[in-house]
Amino acid sequence: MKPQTPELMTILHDRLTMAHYRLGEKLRPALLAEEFKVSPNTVREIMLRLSAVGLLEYEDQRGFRVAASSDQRLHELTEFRILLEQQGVTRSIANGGIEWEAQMTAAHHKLSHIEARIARTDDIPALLRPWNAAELEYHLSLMGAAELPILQQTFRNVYSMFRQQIITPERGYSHHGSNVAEHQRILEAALDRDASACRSAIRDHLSRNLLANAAAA
Amino acid sequence: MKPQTPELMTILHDRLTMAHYRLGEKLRPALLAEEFKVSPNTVREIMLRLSAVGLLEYEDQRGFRVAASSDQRLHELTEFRILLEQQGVTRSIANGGIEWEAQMTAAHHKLSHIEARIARTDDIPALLRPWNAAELEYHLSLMGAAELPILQQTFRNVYSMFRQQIITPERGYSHHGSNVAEHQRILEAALDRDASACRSAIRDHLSRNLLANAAAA
DNA sequence: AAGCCAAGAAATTTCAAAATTTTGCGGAAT
DNA sequence: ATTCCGCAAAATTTTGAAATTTCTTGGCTT
Repeated sequence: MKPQTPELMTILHDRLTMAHYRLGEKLRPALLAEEFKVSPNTVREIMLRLSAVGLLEYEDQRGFRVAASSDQRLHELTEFRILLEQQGVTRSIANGGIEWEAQMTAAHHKLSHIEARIARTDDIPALLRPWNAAELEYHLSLMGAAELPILQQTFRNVYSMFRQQIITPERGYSHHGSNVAEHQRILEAALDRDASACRSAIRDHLSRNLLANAAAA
Repeated sequence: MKPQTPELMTILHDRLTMAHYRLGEKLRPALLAEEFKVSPNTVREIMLRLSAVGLLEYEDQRGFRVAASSDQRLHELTEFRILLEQQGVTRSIANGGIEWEAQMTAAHHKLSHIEARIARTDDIPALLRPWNAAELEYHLSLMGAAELPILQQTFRNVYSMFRQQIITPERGYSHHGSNVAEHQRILEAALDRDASACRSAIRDHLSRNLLANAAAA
């Protein structure tokens, strides 16, 4: 029997960020253990790790719960995303070379492709996984030349929590036709090495998730 | 028998951030389990959580290791600390009121007290715990009015990793006489609501840990 | 009827051992 | 002398159940 934890970790992470469970729902290790034919402790171990990165809430002696839904939490996650992405792209513009531009362009190309497919389908959930991967890769590529791995790692975590909040049936899976144009605008500003324009484009892209649509930063 | 995990978690967290183990040292759950009279699994559970926040390195099927020491890692952690603190204090200056100023002043007062004691003693390790707590509280108070809890939580993690790198006998526990004046300068700039001066003071305070003492940001 | 307590049920935490994998070492072959 | 193989020892992962705590329910008191 091979180590099944990494695999199960991925499955749970995907479920938590792709609308498999309702926000605030209680999750019992014993039930998942039965579903996956492993011991409850193996699941518990994974869930403790997922709670350490913010996808699950954990309270001593009373188990696990999917992070609750609230406009306030989404607002905070969005603000922090904006902060990290703006700083990341600003540093990339300062440090990045041709290699950075190439990776960014490639990631944008892939993202455009999957976004076009999503616009044409009725079954968004089926495309959630590749979409999620492509958008994360694109946003990571923006800060790919910042030479600050810990910034990227932090962004991964924040991005996961953000997606968990916004990828829900109620919010229409956060699909907006304007996404394509906004991603395009961010890319162009980055390639132009216009840090200021890039920061504005990033804020505009995410601002629809803010509570009171605030001004620039 | 009462839940001993939270307590043990604190002990290990303290050890990892206060020079109890050498950086890069291998840690075996079974040994710690014997030391604390608990089961190996209980320790393993805790260590997996600590590795999720960056204090331990974990590799599948080959156990745990204290994060390795390197000037490069310290550089990155410092850069990220500067980024987070500058953004946090800038937002606090914009949002903060009298309550923020009071908390900041109180935290600085406590920090000054403990730093004065440290300057007088030969046995720095004995004061590590209160010093650690006071400095963390002070730096957190700077971003206390940013209204972005996730920024503070992220800072806690980064601060822990930073301390883990720098609080070592080899580095003299990072005790510098100039710390007092630097903390003072940051506080005054914050109270003056001078965001630009505050950002400079923060960078100057931390810049000795950067690889090539870079310019302002 | 509302509140409180106790007893049973359910869920969580801890444990110790079994199963698996990695590591270390000695001997054979090149 | 060096490399490669395989066996033994050590370490890690998984398990399933025992111990503990929290939650629920029914009955009793006010």
